[in-house]
Amino acid sequence: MASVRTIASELNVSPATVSRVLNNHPDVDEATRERVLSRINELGYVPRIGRRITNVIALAYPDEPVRSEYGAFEPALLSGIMRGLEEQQFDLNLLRIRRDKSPDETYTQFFIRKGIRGVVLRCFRNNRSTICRIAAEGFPSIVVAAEFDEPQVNFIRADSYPSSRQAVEHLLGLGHRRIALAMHNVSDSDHADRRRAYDDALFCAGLKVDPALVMELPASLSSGEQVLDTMMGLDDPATAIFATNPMTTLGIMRRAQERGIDVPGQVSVVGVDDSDVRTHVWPRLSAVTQDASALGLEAAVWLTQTITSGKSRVTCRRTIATDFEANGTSGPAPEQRPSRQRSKGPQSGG
Amino acid sequence: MASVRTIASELNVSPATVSRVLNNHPDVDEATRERVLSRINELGYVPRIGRRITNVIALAYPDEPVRSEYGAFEPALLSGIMRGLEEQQFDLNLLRIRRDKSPDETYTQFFIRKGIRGVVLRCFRNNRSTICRIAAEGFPSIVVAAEFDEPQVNFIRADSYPSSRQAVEHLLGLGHRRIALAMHNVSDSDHADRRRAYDDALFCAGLKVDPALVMELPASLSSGEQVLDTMMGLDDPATAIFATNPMTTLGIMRRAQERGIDVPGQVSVVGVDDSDVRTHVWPRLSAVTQDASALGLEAAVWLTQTITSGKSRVTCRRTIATDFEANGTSGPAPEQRPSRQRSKGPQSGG
DNA sequence: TGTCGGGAGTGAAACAGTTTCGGTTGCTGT
DNA sequence: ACAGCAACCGAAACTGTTTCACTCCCGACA
Repeated sequence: MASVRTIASELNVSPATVSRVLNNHPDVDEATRERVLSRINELGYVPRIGRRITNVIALAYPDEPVRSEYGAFEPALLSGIMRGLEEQQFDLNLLRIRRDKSPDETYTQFFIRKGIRGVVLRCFRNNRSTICRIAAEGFPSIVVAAEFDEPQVNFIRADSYPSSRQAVEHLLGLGHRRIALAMHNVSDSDHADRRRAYDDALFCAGLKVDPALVMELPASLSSGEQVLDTMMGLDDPATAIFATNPMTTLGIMRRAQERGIDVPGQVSVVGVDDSDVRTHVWPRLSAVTQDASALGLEAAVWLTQTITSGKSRVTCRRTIATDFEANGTSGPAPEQRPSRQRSKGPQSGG
Repeated sequence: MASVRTIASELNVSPATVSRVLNNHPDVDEATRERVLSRINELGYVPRIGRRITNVIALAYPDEPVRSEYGAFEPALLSGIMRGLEEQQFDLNLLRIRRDKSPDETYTQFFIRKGIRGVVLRCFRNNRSTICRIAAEGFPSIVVAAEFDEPQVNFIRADSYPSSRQAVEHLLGLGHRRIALAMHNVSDSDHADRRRAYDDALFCAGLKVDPALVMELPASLSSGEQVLDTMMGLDDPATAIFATNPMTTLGIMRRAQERGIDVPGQVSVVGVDDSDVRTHVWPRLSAVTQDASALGLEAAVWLTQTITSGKSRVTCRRTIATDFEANGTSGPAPEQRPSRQRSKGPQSGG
């Protein structure tokens, strides 16, 4: 309904000026720019090509998209989004906000300039404030795999608390009392959930959290190796490790096999899996499984339906469940301290 | 330069008719449609928004995009394409041809309708003819990770022949004489290269190819398991396996570890890796490594430069090198037939 | 046989956004 | 005081798409 010409005549400027504001051209007065932008946000302006409305949404990353450091999460997410776009006929664009957005333009400006009607946002270390600003501007958006207190922010996430707790209780049930926690060193809600699940499960079992058993590290293979070495090198070693991200889990497994440490004979390992990686290795990983593809699908469906229905004021705070899958890397706690280690690899010889 | 109006006046029709042809509206005469389409292809029409030229390219899949069945190839490719788009300021769109393209429209029509100026194509089982038709239409396109004889088709691929041959010769050098080949059952040039490398290396070593040692299967974990079981179950078992795709390789390793077959003590395994998966497991996989990210980068750079420079007639047939990396899964051939298999664990006991 | 109706095909016009060109305004240096 | 320049902005020109109305042709029916 709202076009550059209607907005222009409302504000007593020319369509050219409105277009200039939308495309962030430099020579427009700051006051005029402000007036146009606020009116655009109020009216929910959507760009058109000729008379046709563009049907494109974007998956937006702060910097580099599709990083592999989170395992198979990104491709699974992407695949889910594409499936979610089946119903409404939308296209998907990949966007790097920090690279493409000029610093002096609004997020709404940026997205409209790109011909985007809505955006799926990934939440990383330092872009929570970015996400809040996008939501505050009122541009149709949904965050995937993160939780926000701010009421404007739409998000969909997987609640890994129950499964994480189930995972720790699974280990407790197998007789483990020295259960280590290998955390990703980011403070997002996913990892907070897993931390809380760990704490609660231990508390309910009458155990206290041993700070020596909790490590916070980046999500990487080498972190996993470090975790295993540290935990097995303690005077009172861990008999089980719960790792809250896939790459760390793989690192732990790799290092254990490298050192000839039997999993789950000497130490049980429970990880988190975003797709099917847990089944790619042997032993198959016991893991909290998060369906990243389902997250993408639901996000895409919600976003496109919100856009087409026009009622953009209902906030989305969906949570889907995760599962815990007990496989080959978790077993009964060893009867005594593992003083005898196998022939290969460095000995701690306690 | 060419707009709907110039084309329209050339052909003595109205701009509306040209637009209708471009958007595949039904009610336009077949002869008129033909005339407009051929003129559009001749002039290299590019769609615009207002007066501005759109700068969007697409990564096009025949069906489902971003499948995970080829391991980490797709995400690595995607990441490379995004990096290749840094220089020229292009955006990336993800397209499913078979789903979105109406059967009675040209590929050029389809891409123009989507506002696309060029397309990176993935080549799978049954879409070689599609790719040829796109190239024949003259739409700017480049195929990634495949080889074509047709002179119109631009492609960029990794030539895995030298590294594959190096891999097989590596196994021969370790004393292996019963080397199995686990092929992906698609007839693309990549896998043809690997097959040829296998044949040639054996021939130069004075060995004949034993058909019992060659299997053709889909790329999957279960295929890998099947390969290992078959090859170890032969009267004269294989002492080494060369698997031409990542998932099969992982399946072989998983099954070997499951059965307690020592790798590389009893059987050596050499695989193919599109990213870093070979380092995610233990032992680290000896593998032919293909930099999918570099493929994407080069493809994106070539495509955008071709589009912007306008000289779309130079065909691209680039080949980048692959590497062979000897890691922990390849070792000396066992002295005698492995008649005694251990129950569990990776010990071969010297 | 004449006429009416409807569908196929098309163009003019209206509408969507962007850019170019030129003009106004105001400030600054001489 | 005036020339010059930069900031700002609107009319016009140009892009693509859709709507509406018109023509033409063919078949059905009185």
